[in-house]
Amino acid sequence: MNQSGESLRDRKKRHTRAALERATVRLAAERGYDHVTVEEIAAEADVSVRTFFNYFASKDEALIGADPEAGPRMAERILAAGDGVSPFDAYRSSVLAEITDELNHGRELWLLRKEVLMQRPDLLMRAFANNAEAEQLLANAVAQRAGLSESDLYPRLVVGAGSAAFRCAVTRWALDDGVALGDLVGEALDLFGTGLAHVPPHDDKGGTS
Amino acid sequence: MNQSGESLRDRKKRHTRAALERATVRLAAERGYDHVTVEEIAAEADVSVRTFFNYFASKDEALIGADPEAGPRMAERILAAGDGVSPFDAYRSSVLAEITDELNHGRELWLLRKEVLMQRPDLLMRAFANNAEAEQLLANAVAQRAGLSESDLYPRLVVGAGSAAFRCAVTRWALDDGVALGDLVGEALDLFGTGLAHVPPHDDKGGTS
DNA sequence: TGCAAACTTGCAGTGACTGCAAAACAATCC
DNA sequence: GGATTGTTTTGCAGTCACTGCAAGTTTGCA
Repeated sequence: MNQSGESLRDRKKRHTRAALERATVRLAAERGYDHVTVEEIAAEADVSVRTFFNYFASKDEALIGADPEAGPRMAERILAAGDGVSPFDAYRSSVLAEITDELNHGRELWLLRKEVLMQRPDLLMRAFANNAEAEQLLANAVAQRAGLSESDLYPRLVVGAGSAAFRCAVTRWALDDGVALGDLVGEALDLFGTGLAHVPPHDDKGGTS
Repeated sequence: MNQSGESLRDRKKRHTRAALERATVRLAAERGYDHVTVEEIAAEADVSVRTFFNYFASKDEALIGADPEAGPRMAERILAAGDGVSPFDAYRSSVLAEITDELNHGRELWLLRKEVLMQRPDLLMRAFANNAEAEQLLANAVAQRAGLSESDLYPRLVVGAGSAAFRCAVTRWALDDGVALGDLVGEALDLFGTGLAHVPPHDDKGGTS
């Protein structure tokens, strides 16, 4: 065992996971998502095909690099928000926090992902499809804060809005540079917050990257 | 050719398509989605496996029975709405029209689908993932009505909200009987229209089927 | 009746993904 | 250091969704 809490084993695991994620994104960006086989990805990461599937349930998942702890972490944050904060704002903050965190670590990886998603926007949607349980978790957290039953429509809609906001923001972000992804997601969530009934005033500010 | 606009060929095509759809839903409801192979579905519909894939691009698609004309039809409706109608309302109406139409035809099929989706909520999401082009079409229609550029965030969000509304409504609908799916979708879209910032007043009316 | 276009089918192939059991490896105990 | 135990990696064999291609079959039309 180690002085820090991380054993050799854990370090190796984090390393292979990251290597697989990077390999997937790099190769997909280079020659197109479906011209890359899992076999090639595994080879690039110096690992067997079978091991690939020990880390990721699917090629899609590896491309997005789905973090299994993201759901619980966000739910945590939602429940931990101050008493004065509305359920929607609590959710909003947890989404934005997660995203800026994510971008702070894998920025250059996201630039490559952008290339891939420009060609195949459906991949983003597909990636979200494997998140049913995580969404359920978040919806329950929102429900709890809102004092609603878990069967209620509202909490589901809030997290549905969140994932739609994220997806739309990414596709918009992939379109041209000069806007920060975080800002776009924030803007999208604000629109969901205040309602889509009215067309928003057209603002096309030059954003920060 | 025929007296009506529909040729023998067209009738046969509609028939096989419907048969495949029905077979998929029936078998999936009966023994679970992934305990049914395409081979079995094709056999049930008295058609070769290869023909199955001439009609549907994937097993998922067959389960939902994705209608390739639904997208264009909805876009049409959006653009055809009266001048006083806001873009959001135009979209909202086109969604509701499409849904009630759909339910009026395949009601009992939807009851079976409900069984399947209760076990595997992710399938609904996955079905929507293959709709990128249709969503683009709708987004463009909304953009046009709103006088916005196609690259704008707002139109995407509107259709994103629509699909989220539908998905949430279906999962909620699958939970208990007594509420009409159309009503749930309408309610969800209203919430998106007026904004999610505030928790809605708790109404749990007993609905009509 | 005969031709052309559309639809169906079989076949062979690719590639994602799974379960299983053995080998390699890391942590722990003495 | 060496034996023991739990975890991770790997190979292998198999299933199944899905694709392109090149016949065969059916329908529409003159």
